[in-house]
Amino acid sequence: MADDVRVLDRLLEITVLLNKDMTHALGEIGLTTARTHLLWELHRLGQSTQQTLATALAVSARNVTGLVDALESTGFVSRRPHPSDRRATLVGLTELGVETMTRMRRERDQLAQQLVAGLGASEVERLAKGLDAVAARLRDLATAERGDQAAS
Amino acid sequence: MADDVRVLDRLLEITVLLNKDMTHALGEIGLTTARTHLLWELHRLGQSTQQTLATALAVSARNVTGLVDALESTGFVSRRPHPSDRRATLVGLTELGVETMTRMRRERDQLAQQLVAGLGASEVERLAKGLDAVAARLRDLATAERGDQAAS
DNA sequence: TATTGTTATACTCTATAACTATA
DNA sequence: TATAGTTATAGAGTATAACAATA
Repeated sequence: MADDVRVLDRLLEITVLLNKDMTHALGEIGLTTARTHLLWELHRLGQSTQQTLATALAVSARNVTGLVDALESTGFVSRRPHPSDRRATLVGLTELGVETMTRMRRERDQLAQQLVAGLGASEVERLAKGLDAVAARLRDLATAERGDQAAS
Repeated sequence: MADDVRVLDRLLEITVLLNKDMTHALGEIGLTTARTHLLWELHRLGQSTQQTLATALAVSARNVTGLVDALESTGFVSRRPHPSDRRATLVGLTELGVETMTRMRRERDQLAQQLVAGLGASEVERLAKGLDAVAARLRDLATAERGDQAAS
């Protein structure tokens, strides 16, 4: 098999395996990937309106309502009225939410180490650079597609 | 950022971008990732029972019924009775199904080339090897998890 | 008039359980 | 008794459209 196809094949395999690993781990603490994605953004952005979250997640406002409903009822986030805009709602991490994010960051670092266990430091660096290049190409392709769409 | 975390971060980003790219492309020909996954397996295995497909996709029998229903009504696969086991159904690619798979294989090869455009041949080879190692580690982790489960 | 979030509705993927027809 | 596939039911993620409250 040609090396370029091998790269894509491995990436697709890793996609599936990573997804399974994470879904499994999250299931044990009552989270799903979509909800966790929202938690990460909230952790990154700090307290935010649902609109902001919808934009950050590139997802519909309705979708955010559902995710926040679920996360609120399981105690990871809380809603409070926006102080100056009475249309808006501010969503923030609860204590449980913050703890969970802290633990997940640690687990992410652990997984990151495990993934490259057995590779030397210089190999890891090369791998990171290779993946940077691939990610950049993919971003370009996405941009080009959006351009096509706009033109049509 | 440490290189190991950089590797994981890039992999996660690539996962998302690849998924978007493929979902978008598939949407234009009336397919979804789940249905396409089934088509790939069918292409690989040849005509198969739904049981076989359920096992190959690691998914419930009910799920396969739904996917085959959808693919049949859109003309990508057809069902016919199993010649010797009257309980079973054989699913096969239609002409459209075969054409689609042929085209998709070509597009996959094209995408594979684009992803590593700008990298030299030896870099691509190194990248492939690095990803081989990462995929192997992930497979190990999945196996270890299954072992834990069995033990608990 | 535009924006925020919700209700209403719908589609896809997924699962388990019960059931039918066959082995 | 076990297996292949279906019907029934349910939950999660996603989308669009209509609507109420507010800007």
